[in-house]
Amino acid sequence: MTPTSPMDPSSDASDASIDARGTTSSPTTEVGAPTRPRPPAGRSALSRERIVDAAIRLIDTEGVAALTMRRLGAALDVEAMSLYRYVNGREDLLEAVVDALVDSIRIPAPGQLEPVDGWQAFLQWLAHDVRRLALEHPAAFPLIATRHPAAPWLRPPLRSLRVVEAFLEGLRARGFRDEQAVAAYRTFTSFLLGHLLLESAMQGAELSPAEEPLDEGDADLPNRDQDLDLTDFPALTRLRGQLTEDHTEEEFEAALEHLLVRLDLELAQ
Amino acid sequence: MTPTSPMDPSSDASDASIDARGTTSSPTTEVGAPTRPRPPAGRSALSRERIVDAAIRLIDTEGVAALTMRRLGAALDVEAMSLYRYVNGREDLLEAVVDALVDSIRIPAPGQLEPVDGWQAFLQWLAHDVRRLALEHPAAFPLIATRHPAAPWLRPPLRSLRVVEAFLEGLRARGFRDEQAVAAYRTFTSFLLGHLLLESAMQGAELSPAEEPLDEGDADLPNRDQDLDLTDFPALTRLRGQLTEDHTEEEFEAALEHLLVRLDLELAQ
DNA sequence: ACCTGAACACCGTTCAAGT
DNA sequence: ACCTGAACACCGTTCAAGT
Repeated sequence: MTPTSPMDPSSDASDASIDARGTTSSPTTEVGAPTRPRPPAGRSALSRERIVDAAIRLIDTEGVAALTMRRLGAALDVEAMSLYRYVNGREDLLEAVVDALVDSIRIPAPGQLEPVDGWQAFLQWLAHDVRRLALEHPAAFPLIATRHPAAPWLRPPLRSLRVVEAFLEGLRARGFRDEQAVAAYRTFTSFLLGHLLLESAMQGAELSPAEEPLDEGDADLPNRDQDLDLTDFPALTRLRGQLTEDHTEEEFEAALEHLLVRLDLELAQ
Repeated sequence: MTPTSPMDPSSDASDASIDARGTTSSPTTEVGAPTRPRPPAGRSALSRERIVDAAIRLIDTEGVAALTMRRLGAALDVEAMSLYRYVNGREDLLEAVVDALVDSIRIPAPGQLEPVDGWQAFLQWLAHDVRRLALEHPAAFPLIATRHPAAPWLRPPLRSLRVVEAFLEGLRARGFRDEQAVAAYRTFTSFLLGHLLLESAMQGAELSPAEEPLDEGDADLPNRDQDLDLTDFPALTRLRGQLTEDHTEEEFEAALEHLLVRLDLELAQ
């Protein structure tokens, strides 16, 4: 069971920008849009896609707290109020950011992956692609993880109709029955969520809070060096070195391997 | 391997209020505090503990977004600025909330649990107590899950020195070697995080966003009924019923059982 | 010692007005 | 059709001032 690397040989989109459209682009929209007036001056025209892209960039570089309508407008050389033409307020913008990120998950089409190893390779590929997403956007991943999805059965981090559909069909095409595919969806999402949220929390630690200059000895406020005072905690003092080591990647691989074994057992019965 | 129910027979604290002290109450603080002046009028005096309690209550009932310094002050019959005597700003308050909640996790002392079943019973007990915490405070659990901890090795949701120390010592007392206990800490936290975050996200779905009245047919904005338009998604349409069923509890039990089996295997080698 | 009024900078959002 | 100025309500936070 070799882990398949998530490298799409026929990837057409540029890797930096994100495939960001409206949440559900109904096919009836944009029926006849023949003459688009050109942007007037040097900078290009606004669009929902450009806004979402800039929002993702802002989150990646400065954290979710820095994503304010006014600062996002400034990043796009525009006043904040202009954004409301394309976005239904900040909540809707965050939703669009999550959708765009989740939509960047690529799922191997049937035939695109070597048929050897079957569903194991399929899940390995998908798991590593979601992990790539989490590590590329550690500051945004908590949004994917915690914003409540549109339907209760759209479980993070696989919270798009397209992805879940492809997941279920992918497993069916590789021998799962319907109920087995649904059960696998549940265990797979829980596994991804736990591991990737921990990993992205470790990665993007320095973003969320502003720098806090400590004031001089105000004694009735608790001191902030929680990670230093390990008296009364002998096990922690003894194991601090081991605990600090980063084994997230091996953890991920080992847990994924165990998940596949577990699914294999449940397939047989 | 029977799941032990987390019911502490000798629970002294009232179940509603939370054991909320400062982040790390250094023993040198509060050395001699002999004469505390009584609160002047009908309502009781402010304190960090009362503030944190009220904050948790506000989050539980109205969501994290509703926790503002001004509203919290109003809930305590006080102006917002008074809170800054006890709390180092909103970030510090949120940190205190997380600490108080995590500190409500009770860990069976050696001897308190029946020695039969050993470490499996210990982990079962602990897992169910953390699950209780997540289900009692679904709106606050994302904070526990995503706020980056004080030390990188304090992994959510077990992010307090006391809890991690007790975890490691509890396993050692039941036959784990140091490195095995550390490995178990890693897999156990990932497991808890994934399952409980999903479960609490399902539970507290209606809190985060304000009610959004939909405006009439503005055609160039995406429509919001994402959970309804399932054309082009045959698997989802077919399996929608199964997907909607809530099996979170069985999932949790099954995954926990598998985790114990997995740890058992790694113990032997 | 503890709380507050006033003030500041920043925020989301609306709407009439500009081009 | 698209962007903006002005305005409103709300926010976190500071600090001198009250009791």
